[in-house]
Amino acid sequence: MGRAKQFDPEAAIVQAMDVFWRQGYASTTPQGLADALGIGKGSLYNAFGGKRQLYDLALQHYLEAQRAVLASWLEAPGPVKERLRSALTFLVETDLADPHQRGCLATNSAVEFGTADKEVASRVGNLFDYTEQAFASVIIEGQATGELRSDLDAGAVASMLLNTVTGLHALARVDHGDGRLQRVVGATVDLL
Amino acid sequence: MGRAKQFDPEAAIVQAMDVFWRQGYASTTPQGLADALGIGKGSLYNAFGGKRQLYDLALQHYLEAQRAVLASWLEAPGPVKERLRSALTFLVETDLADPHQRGCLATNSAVEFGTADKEVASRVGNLFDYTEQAFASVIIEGQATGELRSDLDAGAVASMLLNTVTGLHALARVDHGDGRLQRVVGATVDLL
DNA sequence: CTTTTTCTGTACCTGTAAGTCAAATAAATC
DNA sequence: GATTTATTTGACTTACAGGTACAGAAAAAG
Repeated sequence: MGRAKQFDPEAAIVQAMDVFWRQGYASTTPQGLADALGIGKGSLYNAFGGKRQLYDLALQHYLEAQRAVLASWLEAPGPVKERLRSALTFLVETDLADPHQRGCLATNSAVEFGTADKEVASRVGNLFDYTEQAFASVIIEGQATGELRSDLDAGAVASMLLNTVTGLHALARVDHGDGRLQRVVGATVDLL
Repeated sequence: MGRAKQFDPEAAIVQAMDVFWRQGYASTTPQGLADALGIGKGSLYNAFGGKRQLYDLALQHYLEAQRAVLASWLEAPGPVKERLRSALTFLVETDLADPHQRGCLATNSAVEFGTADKEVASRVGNLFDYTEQAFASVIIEGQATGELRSDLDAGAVASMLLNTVTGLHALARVDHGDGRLQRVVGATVDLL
């Protein structure tokens, strides 16, 4: 009962996510958010509570989307090494296609907040753990089929690949358009 | 002529660097800087011009120090692979020994500003280029002595190692103290 | 010792970040 | 259609960010 919302909260969260993603948390203002969402500041506070709560929702949305991308990638068919190559290539091309070079909201959040914010660090840490696990299971699969060397610790290689992904997202923020990110992917996969 | 400064500007820049390093640029206030430096806000503006100028000086100081570390590491003796391992291990141990988990100011700046600030992106980009070059020369050395595989593009491996270093600094910001960063170093060097 | 110049501390200023609140508005239920 | 409940708008508030201005202090030059 009562008046219905004049905007779609889910769509608003996606808009807010984009603003935080481009500018970071500290540089984003409630007024800027309200403008981007096309609503008044009062409506924003009524609907979401405040800047920080909206950030939590936006970050959560991003993390869930990333988790879904990872999960779908896990189910992809084909040789393990080529799956890894295409996944990393897709990541790089996505990052480079972004006119704002936003990188990755999870990585950006990790760097901006560090461990100062326990909540953010925990949420982002969960995605990192999940990503590492996803890599590990694929590497184990590759070792079982003989596609990958078996003398390496799959967990350690998984950590390395998580680190590779995080590094790519960070470097994508300041990339010049030289082929650096592509070289990273090429060398990483070639070494496996 | 005139009154001499009551504080050491060089030491003040180092103090300011630490504050920016811990908190990032946007979350740092002039008052907080003045307090950390132990001087009045008026002295800060008189000596450095403003928050942004002081940031430039602090970042420049950091970049020069990093460049010096890299240069000294280039001259180290011993087998290439062990030099790489010890360099990355040193990096990880340094990052993990930091009670504030500041990571790397260059990486933090790249992620915080992205390409929005041309000046910062350019300065940080120079260090990234220099680091990549340093890795490349060491890899070429290793390939020449037969310590490393010669079938790989040295430039691509150098890009990969730069990416590894950047990723380590980013992950160090939210590290839990599980051995993830050490696993990254182990797997990376083992694969070379 | 005086003068000149620079530094220091404090007060002050303007703008805006972040959030609150009351009145107006509109939808759903009876 | 009257009532109830929720949303919207926009004015309002507090606090602080970022910076300026000025008066006083102190060091070097003469």
